[in-house]
Amino acid sequence: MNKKVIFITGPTASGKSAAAMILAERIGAEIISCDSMQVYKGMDIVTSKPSASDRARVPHHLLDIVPPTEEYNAFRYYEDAAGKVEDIFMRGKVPLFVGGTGLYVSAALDGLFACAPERSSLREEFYRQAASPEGAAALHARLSERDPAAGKRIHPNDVRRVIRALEVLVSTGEPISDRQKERKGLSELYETEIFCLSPEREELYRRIDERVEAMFASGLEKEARGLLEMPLSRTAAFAIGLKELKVYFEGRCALDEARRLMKLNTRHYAKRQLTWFRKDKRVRWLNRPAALPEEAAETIWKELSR
RNA sequence: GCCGAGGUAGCUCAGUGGUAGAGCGCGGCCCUGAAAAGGCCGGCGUGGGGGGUCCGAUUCCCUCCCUCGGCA
Repeated sequence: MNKKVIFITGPTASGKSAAAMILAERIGAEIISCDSMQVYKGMDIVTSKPSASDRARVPHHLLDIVPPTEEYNAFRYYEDAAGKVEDIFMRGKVPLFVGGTGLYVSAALDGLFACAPERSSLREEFYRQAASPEGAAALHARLSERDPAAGKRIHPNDVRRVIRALEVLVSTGEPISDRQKERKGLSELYETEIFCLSPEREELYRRIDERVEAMFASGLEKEARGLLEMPLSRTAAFAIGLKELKVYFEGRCALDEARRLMKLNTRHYAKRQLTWFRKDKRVRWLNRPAALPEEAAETIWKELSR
């Protein structure tokens, strides 16, 4: 049989992990997390990281690989993930990617262009310019002039992307639009199967609310206090749950307000995840209730053995 | 029961004699080294019910219902 790499993705709280556990045990897979926040050590409750017992039953990779004081990003993920796949095949197991970070899924699947690492000095300079509306507009104009394709594609208000494109342009001398064509990911090396869990919207939102409540019940505040005492990296500090509780800890909002915002921000996030996966025509949709992971695992199993 | 304030979008509320907006929510979309981030687009409405004035009423008048506050 051809070497197959399997992906189980979907919005947060859609039941990915539970379905993945069942499938992994059934087919002898090892799980590679595809989550931009679960890479951080100590961020366990906020990220709903797989439990110790799940991790004892099935090997999990790319969890707890950096301290939350360190920056992690899509390119690091791309490199880390590729290595894991090799190892797992070497052991005669099946690599099973599980997670909902869209960019990381696509980085693993289709790759990212190399050779244009982030240049912080350049970036800072651009951000300084972008601080004023005229400055931001000027940056976009500058991009459009030298890389019309990128200028057209990237909205002037999307400062972050305007700057990344300029950074690539200035540091490599080539437009990001050209560079972006050079991608090489797992889909070119192996057969890949992508499944996306998608419960009814109403159920999903209800589960998100429940998940937030469950986090508080299992000690979220304590974990968050501990984490926020550290000099968190920019990336880790953006975790939903940390940013809202930080405001509460600083006395700038009530606990209920923080809790409400966590639920709201998570819903928005889930919605964006769905949009991301919808545009990938390779994904196979599983519109199953999240509460029935066995059913989802069963369906995936059947699809795989066809 | 009387007096006062008010009933407009899912919520909070603007506004106008020419069939209505804002914020939030909600929905859709974009995304290539911050991605749980960042950005774009969309009003989704029997204007509490009924009647009247008017060419025309959400707006003015009458009446009823409901909510809130005060007095009994």
